[in-house]
Order: sequence, then structure tokens, then C-alpha cells
Amino acid sequence: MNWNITAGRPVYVQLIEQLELAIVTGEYPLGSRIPAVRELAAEAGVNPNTMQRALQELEARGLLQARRTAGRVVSADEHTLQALRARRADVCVSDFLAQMRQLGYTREETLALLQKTEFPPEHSTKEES
Amino acid sequence: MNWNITAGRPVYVQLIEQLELAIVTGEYPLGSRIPAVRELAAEAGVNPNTMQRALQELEARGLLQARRTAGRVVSADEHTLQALRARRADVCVSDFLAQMRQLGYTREETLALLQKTEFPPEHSTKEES
DNA sequence: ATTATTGTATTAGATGGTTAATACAATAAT
DNA sequence: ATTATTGTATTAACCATCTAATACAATAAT
Repeated sequence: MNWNITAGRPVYVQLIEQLELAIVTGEYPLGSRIPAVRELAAEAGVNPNTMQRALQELEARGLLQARRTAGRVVSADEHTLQALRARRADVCVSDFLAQMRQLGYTREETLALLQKTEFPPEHSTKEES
Repeated sequence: MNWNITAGRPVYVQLIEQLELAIVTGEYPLGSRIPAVRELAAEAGVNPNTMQRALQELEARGLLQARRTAGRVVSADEHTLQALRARRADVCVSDFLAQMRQLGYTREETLALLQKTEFPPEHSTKEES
């Protein structure tokens, strides 16, 4: 799992986002067991308590299920995951268009700008300026 | 000025973003005087200290200039502003494509999804879920 | 039965963001 | 010259986030 924690936003929120992404994209397959809290925390370079907080939030959302000493498993069904993925994409598109509009770009200008921007090749996430 | 402060991210960061947006889009015209700290703070519903912090950051970036009792003016030149606007759009596009890719969407799927999403009509910014 | 692993809970402290309440300094307006 | 406006600085308090250090509880593995 590729963690990317940046300053400026609560760590536990970023953990939630990135865990959910890993789940809906199938990096953590449905029904499979995910690493232990302490291990995930070590991976991400955060405190176990912080990771725990993120995991419990995802459990509250129904994506994960804790099984005591047997660890945690991805508990959502396929339909829910696909719906979540689609919803994330929709939000992504809407936010993008809204932002471009705020910048004063018309639909045509936005699409034109998109055409001449190549699709990102690999791991490109946000970074601080 | 339409302020939109949400929880989850530092207020002063959101103030910086939204002030910069207002400047590069010409809502606060080049050379013009912007409202006083206390007034902006009241508008946005934040503490004057917090607004002050945002304004000073923008001054450090060269976008604003404080003139003591004569208030603050937009101090960047047209060229800089247009460059900033273009840069914001580029970042917006790149981030969008990267996010969609992370969600497992190909370039074609992304463009297709964009086609059938109508351009937002008015003020649509992010909101908490 | 014992042991190691795992999830969970608790307490404390550090840091940063935010508000609040003032006070001061500079200067445009009168 | 006086006054009001504006930017600026300071101090305190509150709260959320995050880390740290443990301890406990449940159970799979042995």
C-alpha cells in the first residue's frame, strides 16, 4: 500500500480516504484480511492510535469488520464497493468542473485543456507547494 | 465576496485559497483596494486574527500590499495574475486526471464521464459528507 | 494450557489552529 | 491639531489532532 500523508490536513482523514480507495479499487480484495493496526501504522508512518481511528471510522461505514485476534477483513459487498467507486468518480468530476468554472473556464476551454494534457503515467498524487 | 469555509481544513488556508481566487479572477481588480481586515473577517465569519494571517501570507506571495491606514491593494501585475490563473487550472486538470486514474478510470472512460456531466450552473463548491 | 498476535482503551503531553479581547502605531480625513 | 480608520502585535484560553507509552481482553496458534 502506497501511503501519501501530507501536512495541512488531519492525518486520520487522509488515512480514511486512502484506505477507502485501496478497498474500492480492489487492492484489498473483498473478504480478504488487511494488515494489523500496528503494521499499517508502521507502513504509513503514523501512530497506531491514529490508524486505529481511521479503521474504526471505516468499520462504522460498513467497509471493514474487526474480528478480534483474527484481524480485520473487507466486509462490504461487491455492489456497495462499485457504487462507492462510481460515486467517488462522480464527485471527482463535479468538483473538477466546479473548480474550473470558478477559475472562469468555459466548458469548451476546459475540455480543450483536458485534451492536450496527457494522462498521468504512474503514481501522481498531490503535494505541498 | 462569496465565502465558503468548511470544517476539516485550516480556516486560514481556505481564506488564502479563496482570496487568491478572487484576485486572479478579477473580482478584486488589479490595483484596487480590498476591504479592511475587520470587514473581511466579518464577511467570512472568522476572527480578524485569522483573516490577518491569510492576508499576510498573500502579501508575502506578492499578490497584496499593505498600506497602513490606506488599506490593502492588489499589487501583482496582469501577467503574474494570468500566469497564476493558468497554473491553477493546470494543477486542477492534473489532479483530476490523477485522481480518476487512481480510481481505475482510463482516459476514455474519464472523458466519457465528463461528456455526460453538465457544466455546473452557479456556485457549487465542496461540502462535507 | 501457554503463548503470541490482534483489537481496544486510557492517560498524558505536545503542537497548531482558532477565537477573544485589547492595545498600539501610522495616517487619511476632518 | 484632532479624530477615525486601518494595519499590526500580544496574551490568554480553548479545542482538535497527533504522538507516546502502556495496559487490557480476546483468541488463534502452538
